[in-house]
Amino acid sequence: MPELPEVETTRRGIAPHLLGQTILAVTVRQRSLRWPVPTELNQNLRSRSIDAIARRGKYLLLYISSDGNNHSGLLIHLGMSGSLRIVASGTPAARHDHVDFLLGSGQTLRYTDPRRFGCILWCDQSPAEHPLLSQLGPEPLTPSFSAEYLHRHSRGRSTAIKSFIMDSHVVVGVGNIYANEALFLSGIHPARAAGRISAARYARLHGNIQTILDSAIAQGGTTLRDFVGGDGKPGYFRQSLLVYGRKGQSCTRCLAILKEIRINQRSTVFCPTCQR
DNA sequence: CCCTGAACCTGACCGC
DNA sequence: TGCGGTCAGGTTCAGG
Repeated sequence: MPELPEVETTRRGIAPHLLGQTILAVTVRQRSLRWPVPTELNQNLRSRSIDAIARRGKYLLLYISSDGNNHSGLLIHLGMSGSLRIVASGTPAARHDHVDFLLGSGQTLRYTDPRRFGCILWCDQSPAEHPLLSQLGPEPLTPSFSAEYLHRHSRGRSTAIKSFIMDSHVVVGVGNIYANEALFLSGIHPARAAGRISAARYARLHGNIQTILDSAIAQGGTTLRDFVGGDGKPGYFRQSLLVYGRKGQSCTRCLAILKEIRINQRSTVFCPTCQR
């Protein structure tokens, strides 16, 4: 389900129910996710409390209190189809409800993931120190991500601009939906070589990536199929999508028929007139 | 270093 | 109704 706006929507939805809560028990029904859910999860988490929940790219970082001054925690990714939500403890588990965190409040944090591309990893140290995060590019909504940065890092790169902005080493959090949208807003053909785009066009692209992610977060993310935030509400950004999922329909700007191509096995929809 | 394609897995949908 | 093929919001890894 999730790109950055959906993950952030999830974080904001569940955070108020988690902060300061004690974890009474962890139930793992299915441990074969992207990587195995650690067997010592229940032992490590029992009677500990949740200090904070942060996000890095599409990863969620759960900070767990510890006796000393060293942090520990969880690193969670929702993969393609994962979700985290708060349910009343005792709510019967459905088919793909793989992990439950029973909280002192009488609520349960429930991890659901039909395709099991996500992960739940235990971190002895701060989850921010996990190797999976060490190679990630800047957060798109912070000043470390700039038009100049994009332009500089793209020099000499022959890969398609869409692949380039979806590369987490370049910038985190831009998935297939918002990559399509940002390129449309910027008038850039998604297959154009990243190294052959001017600084001026990168300035527009940078701005549009930030705008699209900001407004998607403001609307609670994009709900496709059954995404809901941690508070159970669907996202409303879907109605704002201008190209994603609109193959064969007309461009909102010039009325040409939107085309679909494949870039790195991902569906890519664009306007052949507006995007060059 | 850079780029491409395969792999992980289930479910929904479409055409026959 | 059933069956096979295709596609789906992500990321890592192997190989050229």
